[in-house]
Amino acid sequence: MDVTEPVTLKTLAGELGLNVSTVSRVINAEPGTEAKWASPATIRRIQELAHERGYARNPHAASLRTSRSDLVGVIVPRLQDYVLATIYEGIDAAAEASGRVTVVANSLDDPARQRLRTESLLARRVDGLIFGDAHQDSPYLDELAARGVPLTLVSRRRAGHVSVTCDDIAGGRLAATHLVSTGRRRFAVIAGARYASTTLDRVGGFLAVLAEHGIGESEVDLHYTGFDAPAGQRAIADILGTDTRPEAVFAVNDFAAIGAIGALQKRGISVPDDIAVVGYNDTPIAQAVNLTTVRSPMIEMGRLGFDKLLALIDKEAVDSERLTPEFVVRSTA
Amino acid sequence: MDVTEPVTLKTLAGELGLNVSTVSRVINAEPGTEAKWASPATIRRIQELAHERGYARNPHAASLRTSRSDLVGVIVPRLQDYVLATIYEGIDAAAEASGRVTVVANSLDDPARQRLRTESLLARRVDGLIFGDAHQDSPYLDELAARGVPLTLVSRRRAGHVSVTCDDIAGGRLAATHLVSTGRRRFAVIAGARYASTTLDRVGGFLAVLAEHGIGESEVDLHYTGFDAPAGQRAIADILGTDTRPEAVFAVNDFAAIGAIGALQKRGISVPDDIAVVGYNDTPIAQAVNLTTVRSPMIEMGRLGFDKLLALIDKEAVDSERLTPEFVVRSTA
DNA sequence: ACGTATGCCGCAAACGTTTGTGTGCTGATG
DNA sequence: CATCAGCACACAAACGTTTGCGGCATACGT
Repeated sequence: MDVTEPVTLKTLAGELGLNVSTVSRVINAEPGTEAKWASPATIRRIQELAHERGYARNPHAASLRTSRSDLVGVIVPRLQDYVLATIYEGIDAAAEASGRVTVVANSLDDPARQRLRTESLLARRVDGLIFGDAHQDSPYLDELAARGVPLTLVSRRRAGHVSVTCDDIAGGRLAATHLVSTGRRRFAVIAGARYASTTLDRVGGFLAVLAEHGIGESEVDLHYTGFDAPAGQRAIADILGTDTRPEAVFAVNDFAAIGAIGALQKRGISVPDDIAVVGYNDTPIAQAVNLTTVRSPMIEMGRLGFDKLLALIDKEAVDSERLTPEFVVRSTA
Repeated sequence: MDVTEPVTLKTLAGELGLNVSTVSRVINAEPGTEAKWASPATIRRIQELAHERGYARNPHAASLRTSRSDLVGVIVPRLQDYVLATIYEGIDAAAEASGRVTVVANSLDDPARQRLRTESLLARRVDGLIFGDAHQDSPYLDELAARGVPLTLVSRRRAGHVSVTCDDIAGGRLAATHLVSTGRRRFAVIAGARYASTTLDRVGGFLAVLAEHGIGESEVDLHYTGFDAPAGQRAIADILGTDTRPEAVFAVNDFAAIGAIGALQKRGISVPDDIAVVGYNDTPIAQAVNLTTVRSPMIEMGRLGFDKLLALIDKEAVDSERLTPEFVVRSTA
């Protein structure tokens, strides 16, 4: 089975008594402009035969000729992370809409792996790259930009690059404002990794509001761990190990928050009566477990990140963007 | 910037005074067999210059010539689903190890979208496909196989196709055996979609054990919903709407289980004292919230699914495989 | 009637590989 | 000494597109 010869432009042209160039032009013309290339009758014949034979352009041949692949690479820390998976979904939706295809790879937030997978994608001749794993302390992105590789950042930002992020400073402020206004004065923060702008900005915004209420950074119990549930559990173990117990915990990630809640409940500590917990991102799990959290527009970040990359590839001028977060009060704070 | 001419075989050959064919053969020879193609001195010269100039094969040109892309397509219901994201991670790891690249797309379990995205990947000339979203009632996969497209299934199985799954019947049995042995007699099941073999097998195994203990299917409160947390919440609303309250709930998915637990707790029902809950897959969240669950080897499923696809592409004979699940007792049952 | 514009289409080169076939050479063999 | 078997490489075609450059009609303007 499947002995059918692949149908190429030559097949169609031969069958129609035309030259491949004519067929190519008609098929590739943007809708409405076919008339520039052939007579109405010919156009119909070409389109009908192409459809009947199920012609599909060979993208490798086209890419070879044009040196554009219509492929964009996406590097994320990890697709297992719901947040990044969702952002990727936004990217992919935008890509699909523009007729392009995305290729995604996990960097595990490891600079060596980030470099490895990126180079592998570049070897595949992607037209541009979207990074969801930008580190504050890594020069690799700068190096890429200097090489002339079009790239944008999502989720995390970094000076000197086009990025689409949540306004995480504002998000951190929302969390702090709520907790302060409900009377808490002693705080712990479950922060992610220091190399992520999300961590820095969310914590920064949070602390700024506390400072405005006379609570200094030294009074706040800061724990830099990770972005997943186990990290939240570990952080709680640490936090409860100190002598002063906080009245509220701000986790910069819903999963860490849920891990924290699990750890608190296991110890018989009531949420929010004993300790309030606020998460970040508003994932479905947050909704399911009634977690108070900060909603970030993940899909939108992906979409915009892709659109801006396209603009960059087309040599247009592009600015970064910070999307507005929203506070959603549920029952944990 | 980036005005550097791309370095091709011709560049290298010209610089070395050789023919492109020689350079190509040496560079593409599997390690150790270069000696077949050139003198030791020439081999060294080629390899050194290639490395120095940073030569990278143009995959489009190569694919055009060989009509193999070294690309494999992956179709999943949704990458946002941790389970599928993890399986994909296994696939991608295996692909990376074999020097291939994966392209993934979400079908949202919608047959029309599955078809659409698959055809789009085929148009990109993938060498084969891995499906994580096989439906029991859709003939599309059969049609593809008949067209001669190499494909394997992961997570879900379907008669007539090579698949790598968890032994879900055994998994369902594990859950039931535990619940029965701890004295429960009245059950509800939060099942996923009927078109998924995972649902069918897990529920089937569960019910089989109950039957062996004299509990008929008609006595069990079965709810076919979805695989996520909101589905678990909805199911609980339904389940508690009936007059007899179950002593245990088996959810065929951890996220549904967590949604269920959230819904139960909101109603002041204690888990596991009033109602026990068992999930499926053993995701990190399950561990974080102390959910009793059935562990399924997700990464391994992905790896094997890819390896088997490779074998299929190479026209080797391949058999399906069912991986053994493991019961992990925590504090919800 | 003559030049010019326009509509419709063909020619051919090029993109960078891979790979079947060929060729001159060296050294060993009968 | 003629032959022959490698060895180390070169030649050239082909994969399927895209695209600059024409060419030949027919229609149009003056």
